[in-house]
Amino acid sequence: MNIKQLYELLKNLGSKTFDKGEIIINEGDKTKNVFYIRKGLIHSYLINEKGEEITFQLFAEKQIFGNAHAILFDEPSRFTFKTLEKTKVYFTDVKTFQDLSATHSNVLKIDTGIFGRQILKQAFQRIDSFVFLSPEKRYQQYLKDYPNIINRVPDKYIANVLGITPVSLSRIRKRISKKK
Amino acid sequence: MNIKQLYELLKNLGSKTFDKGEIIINEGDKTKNVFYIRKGLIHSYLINEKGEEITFQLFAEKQIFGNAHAILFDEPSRFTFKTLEKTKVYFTDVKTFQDLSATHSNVLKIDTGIFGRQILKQAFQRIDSFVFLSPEKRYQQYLKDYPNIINRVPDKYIANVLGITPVSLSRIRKRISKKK
DNA sequence: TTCATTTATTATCTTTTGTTAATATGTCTG
DNA sequence: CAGACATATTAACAAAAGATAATAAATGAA
Repeated sequence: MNIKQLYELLKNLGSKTFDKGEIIINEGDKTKNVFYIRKGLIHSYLINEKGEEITFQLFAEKQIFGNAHAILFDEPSRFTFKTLEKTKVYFTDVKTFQDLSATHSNVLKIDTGIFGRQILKQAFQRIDSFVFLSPEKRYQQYLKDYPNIINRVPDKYIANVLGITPVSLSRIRKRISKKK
Repeated sequence: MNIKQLYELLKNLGSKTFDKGEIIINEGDKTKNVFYIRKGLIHSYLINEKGEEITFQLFAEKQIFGNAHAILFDEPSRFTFKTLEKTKVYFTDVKTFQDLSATHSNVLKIDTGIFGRQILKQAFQRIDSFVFLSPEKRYQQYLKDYPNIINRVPDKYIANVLGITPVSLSRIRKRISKKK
């Protein structure tokens, strides 16, 4: 991508700061923005049929997130995305990318590249961790992969992400600390 | 996509039939073909540090597969892809798609579209099943989603896909059959 | 078909997890 | 700071899963 294309891209980039607790994407939304987190923390979750809030994913600095169901499948979001801290993001909508791509073919690659690839890479990694690792190992891997997240969110969110109960995570933490 | 573009696409499409037990992609390969299964069954797996074969995924008719690590991240494949039955595939390499996309911009969308999207959709579904479902429910969902696979592969492959042991899957199957 | 090999089931035992509830700790807000 | 609320830990029990081994069933090749 050359300077001119970079300029086109930046010209169309918005920036916004959300207070703690603000909702950026609601369950059911079909908005197609792509967000880059400059500073802050995002909580994506849903409320299940029992009325419980289940965390699906957490995003922090330097991560990209967006309404993947809308962007990739043109479906409404299954999850709500809410800030857990005051959060500054850069964002643009997919349409802008697509318009730009008419004149600058590389730009589309940014779209599918940065967004699609990061999402896919994380998805693969996560499936890996479910197939190949025990819950305990999975937790330790999460600590390694996301050291900037663990101390900023309730453990029960992490438990959901790992597919276990908060009680079980508490026991895992105890077990690990005993081993050392 | 219009007729002319479709023609360009088909002209570059190969077709090949593999015998049962043939390897299509080897662990470590960086080939970037995209395959569509006309008829047959594919087993993607790796050998772990203990020397055990662990199944990562199974693909059957109408599914697309490929060396996702190479295509998306330019990394060597973590998995081996081997036929479990005589298998007929249509395929093309990503380069062909990219060359075509220079003249027909829609074609690139097919590439990232069909491949990226199907892979992503399956990945999301699978993570969902780990986060929201118990192993038993996860098995039942797999039965529903892939009824054309279950009776054609050893149960132990399914167990790996679900992230549980073959012994545990056997017990789950017994539990389910008792309930009915 | 028969024999060897692979796969599935069952059994036994240990470990881990889920569930529920009680207690303790932490956090937030007025 | 106090009180209310959210979160984490612990306990107790039941249910499920992992590990290992023995047995049964199925598969495949000569």
